[in-house]
Amino acid sequence: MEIPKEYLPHESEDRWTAAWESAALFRADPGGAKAPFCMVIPPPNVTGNLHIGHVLVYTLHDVVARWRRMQGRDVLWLPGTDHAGIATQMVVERELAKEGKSRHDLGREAFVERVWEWKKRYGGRIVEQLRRLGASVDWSRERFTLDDGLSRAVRSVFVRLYQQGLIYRDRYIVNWCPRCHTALSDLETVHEPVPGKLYLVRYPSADGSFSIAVATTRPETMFGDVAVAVHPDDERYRDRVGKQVLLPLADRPIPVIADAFVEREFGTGAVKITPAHDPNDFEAGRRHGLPEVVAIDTSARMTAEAGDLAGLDRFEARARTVERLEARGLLLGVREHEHAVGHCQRCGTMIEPLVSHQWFVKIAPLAEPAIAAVERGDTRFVPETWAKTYFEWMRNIHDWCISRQLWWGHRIPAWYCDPCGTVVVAESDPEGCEGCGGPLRQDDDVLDTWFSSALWPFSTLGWPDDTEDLRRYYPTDVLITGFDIIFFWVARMMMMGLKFRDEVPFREVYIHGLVRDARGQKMSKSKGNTIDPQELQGRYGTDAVRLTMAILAAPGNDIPLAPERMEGYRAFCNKLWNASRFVLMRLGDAPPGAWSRERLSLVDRWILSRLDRVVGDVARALEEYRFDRAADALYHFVWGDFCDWYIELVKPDLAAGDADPARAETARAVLLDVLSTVLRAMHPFVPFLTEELWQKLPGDSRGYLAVASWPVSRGGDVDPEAESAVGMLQELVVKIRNLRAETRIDPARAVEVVIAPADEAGRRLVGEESARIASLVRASTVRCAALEPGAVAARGVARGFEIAIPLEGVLDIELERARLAKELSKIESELEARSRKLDNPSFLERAPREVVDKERVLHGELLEKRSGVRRTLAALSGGQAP
RNA sequence: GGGCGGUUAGCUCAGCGGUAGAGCGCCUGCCUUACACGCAGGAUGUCAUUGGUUCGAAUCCAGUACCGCCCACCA
Repeated sequence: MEIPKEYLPHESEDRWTAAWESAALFRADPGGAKAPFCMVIPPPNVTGNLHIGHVLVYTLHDVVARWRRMQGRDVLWLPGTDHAGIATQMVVERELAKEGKSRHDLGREAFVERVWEWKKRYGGRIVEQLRRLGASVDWSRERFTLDDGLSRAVRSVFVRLYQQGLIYRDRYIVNWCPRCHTALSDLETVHEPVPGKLYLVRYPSADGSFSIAVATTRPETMFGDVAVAVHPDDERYRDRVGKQVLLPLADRPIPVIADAFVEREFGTGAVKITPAHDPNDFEAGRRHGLPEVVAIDTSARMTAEAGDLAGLDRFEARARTVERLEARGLLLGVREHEHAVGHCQRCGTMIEPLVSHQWFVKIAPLAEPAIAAVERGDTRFVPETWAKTYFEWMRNIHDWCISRQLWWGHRIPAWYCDPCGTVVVAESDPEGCEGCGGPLRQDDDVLDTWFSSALWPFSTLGWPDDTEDLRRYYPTDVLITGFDIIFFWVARMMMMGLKFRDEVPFREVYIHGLVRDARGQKMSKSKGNTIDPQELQGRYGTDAVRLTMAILAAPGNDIPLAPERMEGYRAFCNKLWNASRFVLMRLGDAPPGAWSRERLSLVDRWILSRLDRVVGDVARALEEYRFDRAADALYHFVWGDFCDWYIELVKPDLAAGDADPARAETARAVLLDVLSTVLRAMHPFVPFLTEELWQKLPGDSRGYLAVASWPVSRGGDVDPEAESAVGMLQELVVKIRNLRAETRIDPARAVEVVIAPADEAGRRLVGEESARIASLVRASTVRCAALEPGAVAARGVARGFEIAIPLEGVLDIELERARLAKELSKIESELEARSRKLDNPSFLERAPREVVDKERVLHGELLEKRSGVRRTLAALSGGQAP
């Protein structure tokens, strides 16, 4: 079989993606006998491109999915996309803008039609990218949040919550984006510090007897002022309460009121009350029965209340207002003042708090059971610390504004009869008004995108119908997502799942970190440090990208993505490829049968033992979502144990095939066994590479690796004796190599190595493994013998062995002496620390037995090593002295 | 203002009660017929700081100093 020296990912990726799909390997099988395992994908935005964060989260999902599938579970990983209301509407509006049109030019119906067209054209892009990542999702169950089924779920939930009084419509102050022209939830507004100014403005009393200085950051809103508030206990203003002041510029009389929400220490201790443009003031206004005077409109322009400033943009109006106040001597001072201001999450425009009619979810009654479920452990956060974040938010939750003044989304199922005022909220479109029979008008608004996302774990499985999928796969097993959407999504799914299914939507929530750039900076388009996954996949191969993601995903930590790191994992993929190539070349056309235990050599027993442990470690790590540990364990097993040691150790066996065919045959069988186990264990991380190699293994009707069984620890393979013996052998080999390097022996020169073992076990080890040792250290012979004190030789001491490489005439004795003296002092300082410990009676008395024992063993070994080095030094001197 | 997290080798990070680790980088040698995306050898750390608990602390506790992040209606 001809196998290229390099792994070339691309062709193999396309081939296996297609093969797996056409074999329908990832289709869930609800009718089968296997235990179910279900995850729903965090649905990407249809308009989106797969970014590096997606690659991380979907890689982790796929590792879990492939691993569970290979473990014999009936895995459903359900894919789908989100209509992403504002984001998608914005994309299409931008496209329209290029044609010089707005959505209003098209009208609602035509616009929505246009978005659907857009979705048809580009919505597949992200799906294709997901496919290219190797995501083993069940495409037959793909969902979209605006599908008929999901829309039905949305309506059903809305109606039920409405009927229970948990959804209500109210006139309330909300976060308004003057650019998107829609209300936003609190979560969709991001607070950012803005350098601003604090203006002190004098409000004179109506009768001219006094005046009150008021502090404000937004003087332009004063046209909406309806009062000035002070703290009820504030001595300075006590006798002003109840009197009238004249609103400057407008010359409108407004009352001075007392309210405890005023902070006496801030500014002047007096606040202007603008209920229509400030959430605090809105509440205060309601408490005091004050009117709402609208000074700013939905486009953030001044209304007629602002007199001749009407029509001006709010910032322009601010400048003018300040000018005028100053001109009239009413501006008492201006101070620099940085404060946090809400911005639209989507477009970055400064939020304008406005009063309008909106729909809300009364959230506290839903939050309560969702808090309790996590407290009970029905849903577990991994890492656990994220539960705190969840609780913190859930316990301070505010009602959720769910209506959006957009066109793309689930239209609110509420109808109004204008003549008689009846409101109909229903799952199916009503014919006419039940009261007067008149025509009904449907609410213009659509629902917050996250409303439908909140239902995702059950709406995708068929709810509100009682489907087989729903019964079988809900609750899902695990949700994997980023901390940035714990509130947006995780918390809301918890609430809705419990409300409508009486059961948490997922048993575990694994929260991953944020992918950052090599220097730990957050990736953002504006910083220009984003990395395109497609490009990475092209450069390093999808498997290398996936492996990097998994191995860097240490829980609770962000992921700094350095390209050099990825180069390393690409190299690993190539390493595995070449190790396989080696094995396959040695196997030839006649594949070995199964090995038998009695024929195993020491090193065979060792590698099988190591493998068994690693397989167990990996499974345990995956159970705990320690993707980093799992991948790291495999990485080091493959590169270290298997490639650096085992393959090198059995080369003599394979080469001596004619002399000892049975030995060679066993070695081949073990090589194949280890390789096939490694391929199976690594498949969840590097699916393409391993499938490609799996298919090259000898033997017929092997089937797909993607559905092969994940290795289970055989237990019986663990062999402490072999591990300890090979451990010594490794130390011996490393010491000999080190001697060669330190004494500058020509690397090509085959030397003679003489070893004096400390005991019989060591003697046997060297005797039996001399051929292997020789091959690893480039020796012509390796033999056990007492070391002659006088001989000129490079000398060293390993645990349990003294070593000499005879070198007549080539060795620099002084250099050797210095080297050994240095080694001796190192040993002595270590010995000192260790002796101190063993001399300490409290340690002997209080430390656990096994710790003390271990300490004694190590101490003994050190003593032995020291005397070995001393002997060696003496021998060297003996050699020098004539 | 509240909450959460970080500070370990030049860089990015693991480790979280019993001899300081990885990858990359660095230094020395090697094209040893699986692999130069490689092989072998090597150097490198008062584990932020101060105190405490412990036979023993990078690891647990408390304080301090810097860095992040999230939430929040001091205008």
